[in-house]
Amino acid sequence: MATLAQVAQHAGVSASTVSYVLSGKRTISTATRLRVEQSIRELGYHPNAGARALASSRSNIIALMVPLRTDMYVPVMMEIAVAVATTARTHGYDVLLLTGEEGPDAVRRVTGSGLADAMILMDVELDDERLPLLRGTDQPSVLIGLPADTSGLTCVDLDFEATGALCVDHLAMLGHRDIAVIGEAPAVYERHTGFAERTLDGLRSRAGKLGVRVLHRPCGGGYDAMSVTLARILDERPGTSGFVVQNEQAVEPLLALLRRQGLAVPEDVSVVAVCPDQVAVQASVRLTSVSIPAQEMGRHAVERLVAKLDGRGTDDVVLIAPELTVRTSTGPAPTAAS
Amino acid sequence: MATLAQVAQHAGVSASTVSYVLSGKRTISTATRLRVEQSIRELGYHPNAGARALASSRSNIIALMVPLRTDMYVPVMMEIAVAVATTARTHGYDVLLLTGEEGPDAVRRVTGSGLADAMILMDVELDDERLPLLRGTDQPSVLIGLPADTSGLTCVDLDFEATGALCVDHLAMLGHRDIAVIGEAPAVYERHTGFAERTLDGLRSRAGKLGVRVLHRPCGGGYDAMSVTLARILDERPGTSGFVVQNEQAVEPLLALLRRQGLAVPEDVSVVAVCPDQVAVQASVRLTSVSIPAQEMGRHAVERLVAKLDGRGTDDVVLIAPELTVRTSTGPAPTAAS
DNA sequence: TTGAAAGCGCTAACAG
DNA sequence: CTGTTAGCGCTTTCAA
Repeated sequence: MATLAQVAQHAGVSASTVSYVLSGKRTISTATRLRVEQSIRELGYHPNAGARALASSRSNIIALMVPLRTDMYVPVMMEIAVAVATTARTHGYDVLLLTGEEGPDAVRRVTGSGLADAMILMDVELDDERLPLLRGTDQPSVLIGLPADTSGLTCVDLDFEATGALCVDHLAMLGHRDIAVIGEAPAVYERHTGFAERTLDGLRSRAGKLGVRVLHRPCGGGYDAMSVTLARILDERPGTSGFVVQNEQAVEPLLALLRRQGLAVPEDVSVVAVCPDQVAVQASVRLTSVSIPAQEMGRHAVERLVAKLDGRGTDDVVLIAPELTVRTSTGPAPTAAS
Repeated sequence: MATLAQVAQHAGVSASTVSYVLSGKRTISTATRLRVEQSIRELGYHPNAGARALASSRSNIIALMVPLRTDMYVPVMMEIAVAVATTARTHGYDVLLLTGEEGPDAVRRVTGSGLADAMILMDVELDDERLPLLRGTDQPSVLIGLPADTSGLTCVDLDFEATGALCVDHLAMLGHRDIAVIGEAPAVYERHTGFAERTLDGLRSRAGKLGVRVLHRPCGGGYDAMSVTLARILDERPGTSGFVVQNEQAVEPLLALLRRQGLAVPEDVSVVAVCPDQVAVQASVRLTSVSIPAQEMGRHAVERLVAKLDGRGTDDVVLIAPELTVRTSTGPAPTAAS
């Protein structure tokens, strides 16, 4: 490969001039700039990443740590990852893909080696063991998700509390007084990822204000688990007319089982989902839903990070406001008469 | 951060000794090695990635180019990506995430800058515009997927022809003589990604040999598209008793619509899917399926690549043998009498 | 079994 | 507006 020195020679200028043409950190006369650019093109020059990183102590790489688990929220994760990668590129950064597997060691490795300038962590747990490391380093980072203690950290996430409230608002407005919440698998709650609890908090506190009753049941994906869960709900609260589902795997089973019970959606029962739009529109009933704005979260995270790298930017929490899209799975609560 | 020189000083040896302790490229007396390792630990030393890359012209990074499109086969893509990342780590490599967006430019950039030592391309098209670049460089690469011309390339993919044949074998063995194939969305065929066609080839040639009739219909995801497709199939070939679906988005709609038509699975019609195992077991009927071995493909790709980087390894095509798992969606064809 | 030293290709003072 | 030059931290000959 051609080197900067060769470009300099070819263009009849010094190495630093070429460097400054590349970085734009110095004003260069148009004449020389054009000449240099011409040489760059002719020689097919690409700056060497290693040399650049060494000399500038900047790798122009952002590390993205994704959960190893490929069982939950996969499309969301992927969408975030892709959004991160494309947004990063527009700011001149590449993305290094780390799996959660290595845990805190990966953080140490990346910060220690200067492999990446900054990092984005997904799937953050309430009491994540990587957080102390992040607080203890000057390497900028952004979390996608919300830990219990956000002090000294920058976080981006959907406002799940508002999400819960929004779901209740919508159902209450339609006259539903008994709502069942189908939550994530018990394992998700045990992992203390927080978002499920936050939704529930929002759901409950708004329901309290509006005089709506809420029954919450975690539920693994699949038909069998859903079948048991639904039976218990209808047994315990026969008057349930509204459902909120926050579990991609449970959506289709719920709809199928309701059908089997002779409960029509939205005539007999209404269903609101918290899921990616794609899931909502491809379900067997087009679902009224609060979407999970994966792209926006990825984009936001990168932009926060770049701001920090540029010396702007602060530690804070960005909660994205939820948006509820009404589709055909919700309607007025059936009156007692019917 | 501590530098190699500091470690050397701390341990009372020269820089090169530390370097050799790290790389193992020279025999070091146990005494000094222990001393050096001790110093490394005490100082919390991590080799600087940029310096290492510059001096050795090896970044220890593998680039992974994933499709930008997040509409199709997302879980598979993600699973491959994660498998690539974890496998790469076990070989001492990190993974750089590139989106298809930049196209050939990304290939140029990465090879030119020495950012990565090698690359893996996913979602390869039959006549992919990145291929000439790969052939023209000495940078090792592996494709996941099969282009039209594989000469000079290393490829890893599921053997989709054998997959098609396997599906026909299974259905024919159960007595089905009229099979309908629900394929990918027309857009997939138009993109010339090849795998869909290969499945179809395998399906048809085996069907020809076994005297089975095959009707193929591309189909976008969702209920509406599936509804139209299914109606046309049953209209054209009322005797259809076996279905092969190669389209995650179409699986659940197909099952629901069959149910609505009063066609019981597997009593009246059998369904074989080509999809990840997860989709097969979480569908409303546990599907007999040929699984898409995402992890295995990712792992294979990395291992091929590492072999090349180590000077072993050759250009060739690795087709992974399909495996059909019988679940509850297939059964004997109904006899004419019934 | 170990050291000394010459770069790898680039950036960023410093100097003009 | 441009050139000179001293490193950045590591690898790897060459020499002992």
